[in-house]
Amino acid sequence: MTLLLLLDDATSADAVVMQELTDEGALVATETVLVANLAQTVRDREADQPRWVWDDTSRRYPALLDAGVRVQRCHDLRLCHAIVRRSIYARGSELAQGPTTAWDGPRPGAPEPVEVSLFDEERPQTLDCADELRRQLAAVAASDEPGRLRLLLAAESTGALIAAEMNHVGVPWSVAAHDRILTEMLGPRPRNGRPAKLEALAEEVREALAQPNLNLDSQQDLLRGLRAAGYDVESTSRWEIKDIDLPATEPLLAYKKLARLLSSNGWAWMDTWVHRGRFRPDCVPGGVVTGRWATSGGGALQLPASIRGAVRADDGWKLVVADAAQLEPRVLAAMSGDTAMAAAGRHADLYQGVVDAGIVETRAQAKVAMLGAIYGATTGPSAVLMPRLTQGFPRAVALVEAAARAGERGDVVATWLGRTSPAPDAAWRDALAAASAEGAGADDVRAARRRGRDWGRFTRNFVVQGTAAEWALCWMASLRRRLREHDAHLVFFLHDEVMVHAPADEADAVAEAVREAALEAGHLLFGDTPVDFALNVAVVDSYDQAK
DNA sequence: ACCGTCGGCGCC
DNA sequence: AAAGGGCGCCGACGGT
Repeated sequence: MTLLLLLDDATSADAVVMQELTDEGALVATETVLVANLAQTVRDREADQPRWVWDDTSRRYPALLDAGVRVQRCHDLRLCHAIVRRSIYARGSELAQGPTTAWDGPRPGAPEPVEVSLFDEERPQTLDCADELRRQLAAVAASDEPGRLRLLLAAESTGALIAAEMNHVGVPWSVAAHDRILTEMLGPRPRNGRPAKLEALAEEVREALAQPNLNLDSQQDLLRGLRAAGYDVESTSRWEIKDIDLPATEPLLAYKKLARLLSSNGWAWMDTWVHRGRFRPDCVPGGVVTGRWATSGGGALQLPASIRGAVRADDGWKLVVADAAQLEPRVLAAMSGDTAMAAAGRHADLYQGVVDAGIVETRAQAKVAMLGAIYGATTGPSAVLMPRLTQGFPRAVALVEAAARAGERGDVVATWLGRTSPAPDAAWRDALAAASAEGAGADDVRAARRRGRDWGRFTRNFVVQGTAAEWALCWMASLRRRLREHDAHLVFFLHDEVMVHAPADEADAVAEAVREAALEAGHLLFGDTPVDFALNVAVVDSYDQAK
């Protein structure tokens, strides 16, 4: 496959350099392209199905999209650097062992955390893309698992393309529907002050507590007020208040719910984030240590169920919404090779499969036990069920337990494809050292144990959450390729869920493509695993109609 | 006026 | 004795 590297022209801001490279990154040909002609050049070259190599997809690709050009494949040097440098599979490589470079820095365009030095020679060196690519390719080729790393780098890079494309097209959003929802729940949009229903609830709470001046938006004020009225609470949080049976409870919970809606996704949010019928969050691939995406701005990963009715397909279009059912348990079953758990996962509802296998009595128990195993619950109903889970699914439980033990020791762990957890920081190591030193105090020992357990829960979850993120990336990449045959766009992605905006007469075909892509993702990652990756797929007019 | 931290809560 | 992973965002708060 041809690699085409795009980089800045050191001599001109109006031009870029395009280098043709071999699979190993050796230079074949160089040409200079005027920025004004770049989109057309990329469009022409795309016919050969090259892999475009560049420093940063979020920097290079948006302009191409604006010009109406899409590319099939890329290699995002910044994202791939982060993976390769840390991966246990490429530990011995030059790239992993070398000093920190500008490639380890934050995303360009992100807020600059460090002050720029006054001395030019101390500034980060200009990024040498060709050299970096060769180091990455060499590190992967010499690694313990070149196949897995290659798949991971390709998936991560395609994720970067998809994120840029999603940022480009936006989520179809009906301001009218959003306003109807807000008006229904809160009362009409006020010119100033609080919406009527919110104010009425606040008044109700103040009356029930017999405190006419209470400011509900101040935690301190509210905590004092609750205590003065006889509520024995430690905080003002929902989980603590909800079980108390007093007149103020119900209106207070209702107030909290609505106040949250207003501040997070109210009219101000709508004015800020929705323009010309599209919500444009800034998707950040690789933004989470586990490999999940993050978003910056708009809170796109937390769209509350109550306003999902505002996500509406255009006239004549549909939303194809699909989510993977119990993705993390299925991923755990596949990566641990636990055949009993995989058998439970052949049920469309894995939790019901666990019940049918006789491990627990109810679906609710199955769910809490499974999530407890993945998150590291050590108390409560979840912990009580752990012995039964261990007996029923020994290999799956052993995998997460091993990851937890590794974290407790301060070791790193890796996902199925080799994304590797960060090492604990200096404070963590210091605490561990202090506890094992001669004459360590009981407090030191306790503190170190707690840190150890905390980090163990992180690494336990890392291997499963991170591998689930890899499955999801492969799913999306496969789906994106299949969507080339349609006039349809991926518009939203949420960990284990995708949304495609599709012409109505293509929606069923798109739904089928979504299912085929899930099958392909399972095989790409795990070969002929017995685990089924079940989906819920819905073709709807608005997001609230899914599920 | 601005900035960082924290409680609280939305999503998976 | 207590012991649930990963995020982003908002307003309040306390400091300067």
